[in-house]
Amino acid sequence: MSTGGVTGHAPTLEMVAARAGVSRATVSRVVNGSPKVSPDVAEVVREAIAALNYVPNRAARSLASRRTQAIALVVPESTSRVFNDPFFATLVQGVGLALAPTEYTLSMLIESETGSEKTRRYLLGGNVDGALVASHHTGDHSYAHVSQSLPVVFGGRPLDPTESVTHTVDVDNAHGAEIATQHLIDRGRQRIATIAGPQDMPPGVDRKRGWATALERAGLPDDAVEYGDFSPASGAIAMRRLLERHPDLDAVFAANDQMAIGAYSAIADAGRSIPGDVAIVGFDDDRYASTAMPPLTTVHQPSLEMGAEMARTLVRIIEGDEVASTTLLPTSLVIRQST
Amino acid sequence: MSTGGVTGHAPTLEMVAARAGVSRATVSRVVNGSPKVSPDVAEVVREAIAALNYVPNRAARSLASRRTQAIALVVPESTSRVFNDPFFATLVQGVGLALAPTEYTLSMLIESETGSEKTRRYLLGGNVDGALVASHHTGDHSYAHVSQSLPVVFGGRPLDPTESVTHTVDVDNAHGAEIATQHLIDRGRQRIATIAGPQDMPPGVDRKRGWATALERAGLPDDAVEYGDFSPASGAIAMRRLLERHPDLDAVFAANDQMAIGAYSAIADAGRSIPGDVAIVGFDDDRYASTAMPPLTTVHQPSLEMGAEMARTLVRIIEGDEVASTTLLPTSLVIRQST
DNA sequence: TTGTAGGCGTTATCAG
DNA sequence: CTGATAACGCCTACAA
Repeated sequence: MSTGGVTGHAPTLEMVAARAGVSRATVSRVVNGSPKVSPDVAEVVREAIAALNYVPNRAARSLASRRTQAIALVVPESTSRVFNDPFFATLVQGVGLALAPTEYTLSMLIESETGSEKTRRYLLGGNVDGALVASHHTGDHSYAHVSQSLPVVFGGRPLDPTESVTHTVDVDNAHGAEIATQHLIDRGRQRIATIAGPQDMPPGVDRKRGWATALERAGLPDDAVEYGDFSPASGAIAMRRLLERHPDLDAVFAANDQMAIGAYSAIADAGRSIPGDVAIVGFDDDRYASTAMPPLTTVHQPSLEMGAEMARTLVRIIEGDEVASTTLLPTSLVIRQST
Repeated sequence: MSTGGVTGHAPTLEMVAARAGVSRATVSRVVNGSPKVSPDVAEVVREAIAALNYVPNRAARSLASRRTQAIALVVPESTSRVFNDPFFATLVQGVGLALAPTEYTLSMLIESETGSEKTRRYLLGGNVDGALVASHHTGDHSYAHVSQSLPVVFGGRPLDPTESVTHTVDVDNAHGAEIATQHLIDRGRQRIATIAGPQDMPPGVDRKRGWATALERAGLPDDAVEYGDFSPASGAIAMRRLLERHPDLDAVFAANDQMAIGAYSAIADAGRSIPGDVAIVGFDDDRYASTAMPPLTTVHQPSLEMGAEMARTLVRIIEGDEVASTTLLPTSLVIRQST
C-alpha cells in the first residue's frame, strides 16, 4: 500500500508537549485558549507550536469534543443553476460574512452530481455541527428529516407550513408583493394583472397573495392572473396571454424579475410601451433588473441579509441558545423606470 | 452547558454490533464492504444498521484510518467573482462529475471572508485527503506550501516555473493563442495587434507568447501590443490606444473575451467595423462571447475537462498512483462572426 | 496552575 | 470467517 504521496508526518499535540516540556493537557489548554495557564508556560508552548508548525487534528478534536466547528451549506440545485443565479452568490457572501468572526468553517455542498444520499451521509456522519439549506424558489424541504439529528436552518419557508419542524429564515414575500402592487396603484393604475409563479412553490403563492391583498384593499379586480415558472420564456408567454384576455390592463406585477424581462418582449411585440401603456414591477432585484431597458422597478430581495441571518441563527442553535423558529426578513421597493 | 438543540444520540457501531449479536469488528467489515464476512451474518448486520439508521461517524473513522474521504476545492478569489465568472461554474461541474463515481466528497472553500489562515488550518487540520486550488487568471500559488503536507493539484501553472513543487493541470494557453492568431493570418490579415493580459499572470504571458509565435512564423510584425487587466474596461482602453498608434491594424487578438468585448466598443467608436475593418478573436469562450454582436470568434477554454482532470489527478495522487506532474489540456478555436 | 487518566467511535492487527 | 485489543489525536474531569 502507498503512503499517499505525502512526505512528513503531521506533528501531534504530544510532540508539542514533549518539545515544550509540559503535559499534553497543558498544550491543549493553550491551543484552546484556556485562561488557566501561566503566561510563561503558555509562551513556551506557543513557541513549540510555531517551531513544529502544529495544527490540531480536527478529527481527533471533534471526536473528543463532539463538535466539528464546521457547518454545511447545502444547495439542492444543479451546479449550473447555482452559479448562474445571482441570488446564491449574494447568499453565500452573507453566510461568509456572518461566519467570519466565528470559528466556524463553511463547506458548500451543491447537489448536482453529488447525490442527496451522499449529502445525507455527510450531514449525519458527524462532519458538521449544523447545516444551512438553501434553495431559491422551490420550498424544497426534503432535508427536513435530518433536522431531527442535526441543527438545520432553512432558507425559505416549506410549502406545507405544518411541516415546519425546524428553523426557517424567509423573506417577506407577501409584503413585498403588496408594496409592489400598492406602488402601481399609487401610480394611478387601474387594471393590474400578475404573472404569478408556480403555486407549488411558497414564493409563488405568497407573492400572488400579496398582490391580491393590495388589490382587494383598493377595491380593484384581482382576476387577471397567468402563471409562469420563473423563467423569462414563461414570462413572455404569460404576458402574451394576459394582453389577449385583458386588453385593458395598464400594469402588471411579475413574481420575479426574469419573468418580468420575458414580459418586456411580449409587451413590445404587442406594440405597447413601458411604462407608458403598461407599467411593470418585478421581484428579486437581480442583475437583469437594473440592466433591462427600461430599468425595472422591483422588490429587493435581501439575499445577503438572508445568508447572514441563516448563519447567525444556526450558530445560535448550535450553541444552545433559544431562537425564534421563523425569521421574516423585510423587503423594499426599488423604483426604476418601468413604472 | 447546552445540548446543542439536538434530541437523539447518534447510533454507534457498538450499538449495531449489540443488536446484531456480533462484534464491532464484524460490523465495521460489513460497513466497509469487506469480502470476508459470511453472507448471512452480513445480512443480519445490515438489518441492524437499517433499523438503527446508523451512519458511521466520520471523525472517528478518519482518526482511525487516517483518511477523510473528502477533498477541498479552494478558490482564492472573492465570492462575487467566483459566482460571476462562468469559468468557475463549469470547473466545479467538472470536479463534481469526476468525483461522482468515487466515494470522495467535495467541500468548497471560497476565500472571500474566510481568510487564508482559516483555510490553511482547515487543510492542514486533517479535514481533507487532498486539495484542489483553482484561481482563474492569477497564477496564485500561495498555497504551494501546503503541498508539502497534503496532496494538492493546482489549476493553472505557477508564475515561476521552478516553483512547481507539485501537480498542475493547465490549459495550453500558448497554443490556443497561436491557433487564434494563425486563424487571423489565414483570413488574410496583415497587421495583427494584441490586447495582452497582465504579464504577472501566467495566462497573460503564455497567450502573448503564442500570439508572437504565430506572427513570427508568418514573418509578420509583432510590435502592436497593449496591456489590459482582463476586464472589459481595460480592453476598451487598450484598443483605443492600439488604434491610435497603429492606425493600419486590421486584426486583434485579445487575451480574453471580456477585454475583447471592451474592444468592440472602442472599435465602434473609431468608426470601424467588425470584422470588415478589424477582425477580432478572444480567449475563454465565456457566455459573453456568443452573445456579443457580432458573436465573437474565440479560443475555447476546456473548463469542464479541467475540473474533471484536476479531480482525477488528485484522487490518483491520494491513492498513491504515479501521476505526471503537469497535464496540459488542449484548446480549440470556435469560429463565429468577428473574423 | 499543572499533570494523570479515561474515553470519543472506528479501523486494524492479531489470534482463534 | 470472527472476535479481542490496541491504537488514532485530542479533550476533560479529577487529582495533585
